[in-house]
Amino acid sequence: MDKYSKVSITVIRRLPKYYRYLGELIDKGINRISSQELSKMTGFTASQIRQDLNNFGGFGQQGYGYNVEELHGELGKILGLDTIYKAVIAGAGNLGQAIANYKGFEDAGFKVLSLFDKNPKLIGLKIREIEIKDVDYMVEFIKENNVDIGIITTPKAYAQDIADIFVKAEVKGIWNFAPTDLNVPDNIIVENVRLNESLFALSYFLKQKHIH
Amino acid sequence: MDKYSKVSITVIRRLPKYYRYLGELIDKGINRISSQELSKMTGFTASQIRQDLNNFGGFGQQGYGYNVEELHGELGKILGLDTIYKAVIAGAGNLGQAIANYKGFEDAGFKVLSLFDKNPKLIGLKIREIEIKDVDYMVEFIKENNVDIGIITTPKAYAQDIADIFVKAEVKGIWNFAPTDLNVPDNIIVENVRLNESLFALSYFLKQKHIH
DNA sequence: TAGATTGTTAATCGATTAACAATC
DNA sequence: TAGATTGTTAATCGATTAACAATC
Repeated sequence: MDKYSKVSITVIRRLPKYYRYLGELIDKGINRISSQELSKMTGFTASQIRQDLNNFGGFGQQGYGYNVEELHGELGKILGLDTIYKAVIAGAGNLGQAIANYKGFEDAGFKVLSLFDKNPKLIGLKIREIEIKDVDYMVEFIKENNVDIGIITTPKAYAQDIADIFVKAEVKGIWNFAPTDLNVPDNIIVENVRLNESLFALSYFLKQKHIH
Repeated sequence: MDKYSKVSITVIRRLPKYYRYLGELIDKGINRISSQELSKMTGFTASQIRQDLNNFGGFGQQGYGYNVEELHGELGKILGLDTIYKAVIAGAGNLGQAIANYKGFEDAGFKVLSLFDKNPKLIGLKIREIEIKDVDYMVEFIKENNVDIGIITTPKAYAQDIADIFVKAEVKGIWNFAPTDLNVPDNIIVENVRLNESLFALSYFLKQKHIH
């Protein structure tokens, strides 16, 4: 049974921000925080913060606030950061390599086992101990190693083909950097990173500023 | 006067998706589309699509629908894709290089003039004709070349320092890949790309699926 | 003209904010 | 105990959907 199935996606997407600020508070040695103080830090209203957190349980205490370390830990569990997921990256170009090197990745409990590409010049190279392999062996590798996540950093034109391979190999989720909508069965979770949409939004606001 | 100041940000963030699908329709040689057909493609309701587009003008025609090419062009103008913005990248590591190489960048009207880093091993190297320069010369370069956008692909620890330099050099906007909130004056537009938040969301949904 | 589909208003739904009793 | 702050309900606000007259 999915415990939090009624919690809206907009709430979920705010949790990482709480988590991040709580981590910073821990680093500063602060062990108590009120919704009002969190409001000042995050820019969300205190009321919204209390509403958000109460979706998952009463972590606070009247008259006191929240225990920083405890709340940080609880949010980590809710976000699944205590679980280790195995990942492979399809597309060993600049972006794929950047992600393989990305430190925040491990903090989220993800472990990149391998990169795959079809370019013979890349196959065999190592990125931070991780070997780039021929994409022809990807299904086999995923099945043998029980890989949970497939990451797509190929050009747009190959993204759906790669997704099909991931589906065949039975990954649980896909992290997609290609600017296209993937067709996959409902039971596979797809999280898209839309760099172009972010860029277009920036472009829009710049233009508005200019007109202004 | 900013023409569309009342248009909500949620609407703006849907425009790139319309734009993308319209581009694909052009490639297929289709020159007419109804809100209902766009609904099937994008997953937004036909009603919402009509509402969204009508924020910017009556681009459609009763009984006919929308002219694909015209609508694509109008959205491009609204998104500012007809304007060329000059950009520099601070942080010439994997991610910075990936972005310098990123094709979709030019499609959005952005032109990367230079990468900057403080690592002597990187300074002087060329990424696709673009030279990596010493970050000490960044302010000067930005002012001399009227750079519009600063892109931050440094580690988190340096992000605010870089942002301060960008502010000093008077860029109009910042595209920030570092997982931190930047402090900049209100008149500077900041667009954040939150890779870790996207990853945390994926982690959350995977965990939900597992419990389920 | 008849059919199709927009533009736009009204109804619904969901998310945010305000308020306050409960309680530490 | 008095003060502070949560958890939670109610009120408000905004966004989405439904409906339909206008019109191509």
